[in-house]
Amino acid sequence: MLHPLHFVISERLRDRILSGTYQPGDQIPSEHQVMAEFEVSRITARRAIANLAQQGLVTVQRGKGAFVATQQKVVYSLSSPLLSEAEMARQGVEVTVENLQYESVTMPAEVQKILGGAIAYLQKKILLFNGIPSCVDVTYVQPDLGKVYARELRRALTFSVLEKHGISIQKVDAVIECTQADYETSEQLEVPLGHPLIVNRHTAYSQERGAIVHGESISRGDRFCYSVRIERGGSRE
Amino acid sequence: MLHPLHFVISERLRDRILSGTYQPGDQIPSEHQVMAEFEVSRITARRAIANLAQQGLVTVQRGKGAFVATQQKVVYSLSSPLLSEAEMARQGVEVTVENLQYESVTMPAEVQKILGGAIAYLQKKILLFNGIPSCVDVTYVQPDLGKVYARELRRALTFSVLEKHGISIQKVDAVIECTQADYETSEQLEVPLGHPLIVNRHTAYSQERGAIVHGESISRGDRFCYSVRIERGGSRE
DNA sequence: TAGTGGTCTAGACCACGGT
DNA sequence: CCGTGGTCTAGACCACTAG
Repeated sequence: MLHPLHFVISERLRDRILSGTYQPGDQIPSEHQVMAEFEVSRITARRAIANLAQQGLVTVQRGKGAFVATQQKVVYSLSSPLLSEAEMARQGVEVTVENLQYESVTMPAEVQKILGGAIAYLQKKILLFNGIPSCVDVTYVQPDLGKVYARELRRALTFSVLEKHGISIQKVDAVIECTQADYETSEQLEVPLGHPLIVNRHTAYSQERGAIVHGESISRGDRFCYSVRIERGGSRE
Repeated sequence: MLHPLHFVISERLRDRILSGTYQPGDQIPSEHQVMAEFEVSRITARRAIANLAQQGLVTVQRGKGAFVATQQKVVYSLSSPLLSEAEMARQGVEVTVENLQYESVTMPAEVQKILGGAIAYLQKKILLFNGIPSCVDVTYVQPDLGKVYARELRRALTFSVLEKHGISIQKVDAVIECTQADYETSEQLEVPLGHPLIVNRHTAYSQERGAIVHGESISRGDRFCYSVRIERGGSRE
């Protein structure tokens, strides 16, 4: 047997999706129908459909069925305008912030090296885009800033608040990576365990103060992406 | 039942991994052992272990067992030095290129809009890092460049070749996103179906010629990440 | 040969969604 | 109510890895 049965079946279904036999939003055959059409047991039929879900081609809904995915990714621009309400509004996305945690803590050792000192404000929030939980943001903020702007930071995007008060971000170091949802994140973003996530681990610096913010933003990988424009001055580093 | 059995078990095993009971590289209990310890059927034990694999916590090897993952990600710098052999060497990574396809083709409509014209050289290659297939690169190159440097482009990184010949990249637009492996990619990168991938869809511009290269680099999401440094001139766009 | 994971079957019960 | 997907069982055969 060259390929397992469940795989052969999922490829057949995949072809129908890509060729448009099943349009985005359409329901694909139920487990029962797959069992009948390909003459396999339910476990094999389930497995075939699970393969499609794992490739992000369909989303399954208990009690209803499996439906062809239909998605347009929202773009985070990493260049000039850092993630802001205005930038998201331009893409037709309304941002609301749900605060999970906001308190003064002693930072883990890695973060102490970056921000300096031992104490910082730790904020955890969930960003809802058009009401949909889309991003988990965990950020450490320098203690003086975290204290002064506490009320606003709880309710809005970190960089928007800082820039509004004249604290301009001069440089940002960012690492973009992808991971898979663990239990906590899968609950927060309402995705299955292991769902692909796109993570932006960032440190922001201001001219006068040095590193002022360090944190990570975790978003659904199937709905978001980052764009960057790199201009080269002709010089080589 | 608050949580399914397979989930409860995978969380128990997960705790042991995170707490260090099972060290990176260690073998975790076999399906048979999980069946005995938690008194469940094999399918449930398998499912529990599959949950861990899906979170990237373990890798399973047929005939051997499941082992705690141990990974350090390689960093692609998106800033000044574009992906180059020299930059990778600095991280202790030796790059070799396996050419899959190199030929003159008519571009799909979206790509025609970017590069202009109708014809380009299409190159597909697999990049091996220290001998491990790590990145699938699909790139369209302006026809005159693709023709002149054909031999070299087959065997080295695109940007290295161009810069070596004095064609300097002046600007790059990039979008970083994550996807899940389909069958073709899973074969090429030797990962399971649905494995998380990190994709860099990029367009490079030279001063004189405008857009000269457009393509995407698809890498294993568990082994690679992108870093960017954003400097702001103080101006607002 | 013994142990491991990979695939598959038949059959059961539960929970959710719409009629 | 029926159809959907979610979980679970017991048992079978195959393929790979090791000693």
